[in-house]
Amino acid sequence: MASITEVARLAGVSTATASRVVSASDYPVSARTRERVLEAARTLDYVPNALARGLLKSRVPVVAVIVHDITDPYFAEVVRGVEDGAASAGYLVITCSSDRDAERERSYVRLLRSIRAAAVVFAGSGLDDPIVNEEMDRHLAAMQAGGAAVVHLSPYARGRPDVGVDNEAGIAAMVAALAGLGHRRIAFLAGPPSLYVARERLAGYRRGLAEAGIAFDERLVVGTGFDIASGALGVEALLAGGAPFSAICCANDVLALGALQRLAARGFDVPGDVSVAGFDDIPTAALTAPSLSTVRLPLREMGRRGFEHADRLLGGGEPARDVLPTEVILRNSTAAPRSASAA
Amino acid sequence: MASITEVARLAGVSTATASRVVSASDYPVSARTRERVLEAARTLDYVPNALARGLLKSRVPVVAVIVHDITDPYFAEVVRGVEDGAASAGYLVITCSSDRDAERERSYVRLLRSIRAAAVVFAGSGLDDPIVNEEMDRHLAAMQAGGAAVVHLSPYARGRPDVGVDNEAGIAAMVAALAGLGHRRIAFLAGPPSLYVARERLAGYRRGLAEAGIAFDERLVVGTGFDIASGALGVEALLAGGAPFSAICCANDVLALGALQRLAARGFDVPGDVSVAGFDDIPTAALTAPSLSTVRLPLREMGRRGFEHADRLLGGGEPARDVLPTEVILRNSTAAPRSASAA
DNA sequence: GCCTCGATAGAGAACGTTTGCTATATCCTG
DNA sequence: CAGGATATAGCAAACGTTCTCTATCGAGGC
Repeated sequence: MASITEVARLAGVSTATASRVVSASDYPVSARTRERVLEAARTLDYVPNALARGLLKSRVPVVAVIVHDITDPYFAEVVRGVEDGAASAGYLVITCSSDRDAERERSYVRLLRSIRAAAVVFAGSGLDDPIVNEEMDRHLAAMQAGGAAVVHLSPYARGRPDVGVDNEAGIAAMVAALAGLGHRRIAFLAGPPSLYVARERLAGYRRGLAEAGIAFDERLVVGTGFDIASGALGVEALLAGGAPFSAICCANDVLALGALQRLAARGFDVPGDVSVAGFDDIPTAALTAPSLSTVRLPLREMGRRGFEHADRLLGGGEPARDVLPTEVILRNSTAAPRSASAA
Repeated sequence: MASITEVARLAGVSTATASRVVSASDYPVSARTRERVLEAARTLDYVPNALARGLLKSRVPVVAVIVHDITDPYFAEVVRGVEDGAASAGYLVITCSSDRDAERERSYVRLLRSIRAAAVVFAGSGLDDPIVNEEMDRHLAAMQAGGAAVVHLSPYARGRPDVGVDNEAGIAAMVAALAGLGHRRIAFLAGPPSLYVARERLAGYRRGLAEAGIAFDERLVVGTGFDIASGALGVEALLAGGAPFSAICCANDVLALGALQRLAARGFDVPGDVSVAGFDDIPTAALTAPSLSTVRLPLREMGRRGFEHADRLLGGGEPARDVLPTEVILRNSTAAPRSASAA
């Protein structure tokens, strides 16, 4: 693997000059010399060593995205957005699936710190683990002190996201839409209470209810995970609870998918017997039968902006805050209630 | 950010000694000295600089996965598998979505070469672009010469995958299953002819037909993309073609999803009027209505093995070849044909 | 008590860049 | 044509490690 020293020797110039040519520095180099260096680089198939460069700048052109699980379409979209932004700026993207395990997240951040990643983007909601969070904070502070950028796309322990959506307003809008269809008994599959984002969405549910003049009934809220199985379990819990409902609003699409499945298995017609609504608008939402009504989040755009945000920070720019719009998408899993209640 | 020099100074030892302690070298260091160094490292919140280390070893603990699109569930699963393997070995994973663009793929590889990634895993099928491939080969050869590992999980221009599945046998098995249900007019949505993997699957279709004693009818094969829209378009093409068929076998699940959607929109009952089968068994396949019959590929396991393969190569091991098993999964999108033909 | 050996520690080079400083032509200005 | 400015080029240090030698120290064999 040819180094810049060899390029310089072949071109008959000093390494300093060769470096100035290949690194697109703005230091003046005569056209003739420049051409000789470029020619030598081509001949030797020279590829600059980003590690050596990074050692000097204590930063390597790599941005990391920390997600809960890359297999979850929500995160895949966000990562893709980051990647699109990163690619055009010459950055590489590292993906870290934490499985919502604070310890695993911490160990990733340590690794990222050791390779001097230029930026780390937290795509998933913050985790509620005080013990681990303390070490995380130390790592993050050290990274930032070293010039790295840290960006959040979701609410977390220390504050609001740099780029995000208004989860509360989004869910409230869906509840309003459901109420607009005539629903009064709207259940809510709330997701894991330990996730900040889930808490925001629960708050949105309460707000939506309040704005529609519907009383909050705690029997209609069930805390769950954020996966398919939890959606199915949530439906069972609701059914077992005995409180009547004509619609189920879910804190995310994956939950809604599970609910749809279980409802069908239990012989309920959606939306005839009960309406179901999701949140996020992952690609699969349009593909189910019935297709899922949901709230669209500009997932990919969030990722792209997340990178831009990091890039701006890296360039010495000001930290800003971006709140992206959400949109209620009514498909075929929601309709006016047949009667006042289902179960 | 504390360096090993500062750790050494605080501990009152040389950098050499400090290095030997923190890098878990097997060079003997007295227990007392070791403890002092560890203590100093803890105090200073020392995190080794992987760039400096990498500069010396000309390799950084990072493995890259090149996929067509991380948003495609197939690739998300594979990446997750690689990540699982990598995490336990202390490696970070870089994701590169090439969008099936050879030029983009090449530019990613160049970037990977510049950061001295330890390994690159090609998850997607090779691309058919002789001009770009030549530069790719040069990069890959240089990386391998520098000690990096290159692993393929899909067939490509230069040969068979290191870890993969028997695509041909898999599709043939599905065709056999369809034939077993009584289908004789089986159409095939073939995917992009420029993809090696699509060619293998087409070969599987022909083999399955032959083994079932069914004549090949070229009017029943339509070349497409590998996305949802292509599935819908494929159905239209089949319908327009006029040749009767009672089942559609698809070269992958995403195609089948598109087909399912379009068939429903056109008023066909699946599997009543026509059976549909996919390939890959992405998570969504179990969630559609009707749920999709498909051929299961051990996607995550392929990723994990891909990493293991790379790791073995990095450790000086022998290159091996792994062929993982596939399994026909019959769900609700397939049934015995009502009559001899649908369209 | 001297010599050798094993255990442990340190010095310093090397990895491939970038960059501040210095040096040398070249060119104007008067 | 002298003197200073300007445009280029080179030298060498520095980034944070690891690793090969070399050095030191104590112990044990004779």
